[in-house]
Amino acid sequence: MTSLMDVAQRAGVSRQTVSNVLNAPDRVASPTRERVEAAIAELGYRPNRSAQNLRSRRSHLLGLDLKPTGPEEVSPVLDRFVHALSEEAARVGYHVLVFPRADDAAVTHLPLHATRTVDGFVLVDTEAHDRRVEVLAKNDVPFVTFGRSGGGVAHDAVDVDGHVGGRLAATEALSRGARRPAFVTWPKGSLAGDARLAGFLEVCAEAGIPGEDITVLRRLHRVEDGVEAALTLLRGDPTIDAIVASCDLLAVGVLRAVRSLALRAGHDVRVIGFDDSPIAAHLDPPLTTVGQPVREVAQRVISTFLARLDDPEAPVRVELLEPHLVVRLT
Amino acid sequence: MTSLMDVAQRAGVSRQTVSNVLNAPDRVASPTRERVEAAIAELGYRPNRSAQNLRSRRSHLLGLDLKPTGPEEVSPVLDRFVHALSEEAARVGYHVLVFPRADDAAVTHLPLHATRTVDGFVLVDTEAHDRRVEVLAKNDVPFVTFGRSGGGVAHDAVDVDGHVGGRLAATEALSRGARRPAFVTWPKGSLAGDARLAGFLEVCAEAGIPGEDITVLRRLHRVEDGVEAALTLLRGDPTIDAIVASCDLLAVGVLRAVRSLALRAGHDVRVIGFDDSPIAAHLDPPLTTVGQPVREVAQRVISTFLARLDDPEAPVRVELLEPHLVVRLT
DNA sequence: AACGTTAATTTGAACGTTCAAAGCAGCGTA
DNA sequence: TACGCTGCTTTGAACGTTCAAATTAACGTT
Repeated sequence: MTSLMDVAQRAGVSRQTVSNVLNAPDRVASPTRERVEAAIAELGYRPNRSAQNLRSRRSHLLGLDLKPTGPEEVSPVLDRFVHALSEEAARVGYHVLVFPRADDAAVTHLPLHATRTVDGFVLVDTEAHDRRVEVLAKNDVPFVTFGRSGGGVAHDAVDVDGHVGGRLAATEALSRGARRPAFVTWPKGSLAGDARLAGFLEVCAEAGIPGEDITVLRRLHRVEDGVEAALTLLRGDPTIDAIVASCDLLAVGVLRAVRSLALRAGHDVRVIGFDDSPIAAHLDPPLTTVGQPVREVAQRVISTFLARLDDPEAPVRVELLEPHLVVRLT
Repeated sequence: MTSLMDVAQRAGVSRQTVSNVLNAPDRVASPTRERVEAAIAELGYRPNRSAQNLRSRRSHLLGLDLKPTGPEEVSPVLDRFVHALSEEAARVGYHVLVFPRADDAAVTHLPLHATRTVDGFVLVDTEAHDRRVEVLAKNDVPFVTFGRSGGGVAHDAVDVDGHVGGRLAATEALSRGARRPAFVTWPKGSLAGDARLAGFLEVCAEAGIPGEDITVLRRLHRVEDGVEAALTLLRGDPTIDAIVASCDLLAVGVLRAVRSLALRAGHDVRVIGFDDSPIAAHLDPPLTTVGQPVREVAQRVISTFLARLDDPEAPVRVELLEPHLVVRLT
C-alpha cells in the first residue's frame, strides 16, 4: 500500500504538499504540483478511505435497509432507486451500505450509526408511525426518507407529489375523451394511494363529472387484484371508459382483464398506471403511466442528507417533486 | 462522540485496558473488568469503526455490484442472496456495499479497492470470460463469485451443483410415474442451464428412457417463453407427462399453458421448476422446484472471502453445494 | 538596510484504535 | 534478601490522513 508519505518522498516534498495537490491544488506552485502529480501517477497512489474517514469523522457511508421481497412482490421503483441512489452518492464521495431490515430499528440501525459504520440512513417504504423513524429521530441519527411518513415526527423527506400525479392521470384520460373514469387503488390509509386518488377526483370534479358516477375500488397491489377489480368494474358498468390504477402492477391486471373481455385498451377503455415500472414499456400495448422522477429523488435525498449532516439543527426539509406523464398507447 | 479515552478516564484505567475488556476480556482482572463494563454501559460507548478500519487496514466492507434489473426481469435468487449475504457478513463484522455495475470494472471496481473503500468483491451473474473476473484477478483484488465463470481464470467461487439439481428433478418426475419427460431451458452456452440438463438426461438414461424420446426446448427465461414452450411441447406430443424447466419463471409459464389446455399440473403433467423463487410456493397449485441453498451459499462466500483476505497466496477454492428438492403439488 | 507582506512549503498534532513492549506489584523460592 | 516469575496494567508507537500553526523564501517599501 502506497501512502502519502511514499509519494512525498518520491516527489521530494512533504506529505502535506501531496495532500494539497489533491485537495487544494491552487495552494501549490505549478512545478511542484507537476512533480507530485507525476509521482502519484507513477506509484498509482490512491488516498486511503479509512484514514480519511477517521480524520473527517465521517464514514461516507449511507445505510439502506432492505426488506426481503416477499412472494410475487416486485418493487421496480425501489430497484431503480437503489441504483440511482448509489450513483448519486458516488458523485459526492458517498456509498450505499445495505443491510437486512429487522423488526426493531434499535437492533439494526442504531449500532450501525453508534459505531459510525454509517453516517446515517435512507428509509424507504415508510409507513405511518414508522418505528424506524421514531427510533432514529429520538436518537438524533441523521436520516432522510423517500416518501413521507404519516406519523407525528417531523423529519427530512423527499416525496413525489401523488396529488399532482392523480391529476395528471385524470387529465390525460379525460382529454382523450373519457367520460366515465374509474379508479383502482389500495386499502384506505396508504398515504400515496390516497393522494393519487384525491388528485384524480379533483380533476374529475373540475370537469363536471359527478362524484357518484366515479367508482373507486380498493384492492391489494398484485396483478390478480387488478384483473379482478377491472372485471368487476367493466361488468358492473359497461360504460366505464377509463381505469386509472394506483400502480403499474394493478394496471397490468387491468390490461389483462380488458383484453379478456375483448375490449381494446387505449380505444374502448383508457388504462393508466402509476410508477413507470420497467414492465410498463414492454407490455402490449405499452402502458401509459405516471412516472416518478427516481433519479431526481435520489439526488435530493443525497443533498438533503448532506445538508442534515452539516447542520443537525437546520429546520426539517420536505421536498415534493413533480411526477410526469409517460404517454404510451393505453 | 465518546471514545476509549472517555471510558478509560471514567473507569480510572488506561485506554488499552478498555480495549482489552472488549477484545480480550480474560486478560483483565474481574473487578477491573466490571468497572470498565459499567463505564461502557453508562457512557453508551461503541468503538469507532473508522479507527478500527485504519488500524486493521481493513474496511470490513464487501463490494457488490448491482446491474439494473431490466423490464420483466426479476431476480428472486439474487434478491434473497443479497439479504443472506448481508446477514452472514454482519455475523463476522462485515457489511455489504452496493454500487451500480458499469461496463468497465476498471472504472467502478478497481478504484473502490485501491482506496480501500472495500476489501474486495462478491460477483454474481458471472458469464464466461467475464471482464470483471479478468480485471480483478489481474490486479490482485480479492473476490469470490456466486456461480462459476467459464473463463480461463481460476478463482474462488461458490456454486450450486446444477448437475445434481437436474438429477433431483428427473428422479422426482420419474418416481411419480412420468415416462415421457421433457426439458425447457435457456439457449446453449449457459453453464447453469447445461449442467441442469445434463443431470436430467443422465437420470433419464439410467431409467432406460431413450434420448430421442426426450424433447429439449431452448427458450429465454421469461414467463411467456415458458407458456409458448409448453404449448409447443404438449401439442406436439400429448403423451408428455412431465416438464422440467430450468427456472421457476419458465415453470410459471409451463403451469399456465398446462392449465390453458385443461390439464392438471401434478396429475396429468408433472411440472418442476428451478430455484425455489418466492413465487413458487404461492402458485396454484404450488410448484415443486429445485431449491438453492442461498443462505449456505452466502455463508461459504463470506468464509471463502475471509480466507482469501487472510492468505492471498492460498490455492483457489471452488465450493460446490447441493441443491435440494422442494416437493409441493406439481 | 531593516521591515512587513505574501506565497509556498513544512512541522506538529490529532482523529480513535490496537499491537508490542515495558512497567509494576505480589509472591514463592533459593 | 535478592531473584525470577506470573498476572495485570500502562506507555509508546503506528495505521494514513488533514487541519492549524509555524517556517522559509522572495520581494517590494520606505
